[in-house]
Amino acid sequence: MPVAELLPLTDVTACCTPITLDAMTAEQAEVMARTLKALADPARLRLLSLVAAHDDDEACVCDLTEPLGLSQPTVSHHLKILVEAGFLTRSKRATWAYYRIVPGSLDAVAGLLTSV
Amino acid sequence: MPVAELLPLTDVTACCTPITLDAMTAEQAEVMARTLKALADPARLRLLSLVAAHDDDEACVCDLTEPLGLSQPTVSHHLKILVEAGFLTRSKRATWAYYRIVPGSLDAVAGLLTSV
DNA sequence: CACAAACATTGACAACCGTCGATGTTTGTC
DNA sequence: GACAAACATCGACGGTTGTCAATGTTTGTG
Repeated sequence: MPVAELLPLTDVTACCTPITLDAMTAEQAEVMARTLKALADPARLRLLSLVAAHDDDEACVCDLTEPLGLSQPTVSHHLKILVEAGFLTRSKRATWAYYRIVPGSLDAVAGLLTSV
Repeated sequence: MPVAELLPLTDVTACCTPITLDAMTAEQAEVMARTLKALADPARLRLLSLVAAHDDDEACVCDLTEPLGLSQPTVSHHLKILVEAGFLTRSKRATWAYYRIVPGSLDAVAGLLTSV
């Protein structure tokens, strides 16, 4: 029972100040690294980009599988990671699952990297 | 001989537009993911933070080993990754190696995550 | 109720990553 | 030239990660 999994939906801004401001604690670094890890994958970056560029700002899995060139389970896997990291929301309608960018979530991470 | 290692010092800004602007290509995502991967580790985040907060904005390995609680080879390993990703510079004086933040490197990454 | 479609979950496997101890390399000192 | 100090590199090991095929689950349709 790893204690790290008790907070899947982490809000980075609630934890950290900009990285260059002063030395981070081990815990702050842990939370921030988890969030960055969710972004540090080419498939997931393209997923965010595809969802953001899609009409109505939302997309279902079937819209994303083919342009990514990955299998459906793999796409679902990456989407789950992005949802748990707080970058996407999932809303299910009928048999489709629609994913949406969480407004400001990327900007929040950007804010932690920006100096001053 | 993996072709991916031919460009160790990557400049993300030369490759990509902000993530939400329009769909990224596979190559753009690959480069950006490599850069983010360098940041997505608690030890490396703390290293950047420690270097930035240090007097004279530079620090040697001996300054960093103890506050991190990691062995010297491990710290050297992480520093190398940060240098190759373009976040730190290394200048050797006598037997010491001094590391410095590359000005604007973090802001460049932040710019790619910021919308509009 | 049977069936199909859209998606999630599981299990397995190869590749990668973080860590350390041991060793190599360079530089200053006696 | 012998020695020590600071750091890099190497080799090995366990843990994590990305991927897929197979299977499970839910929802709409005939």
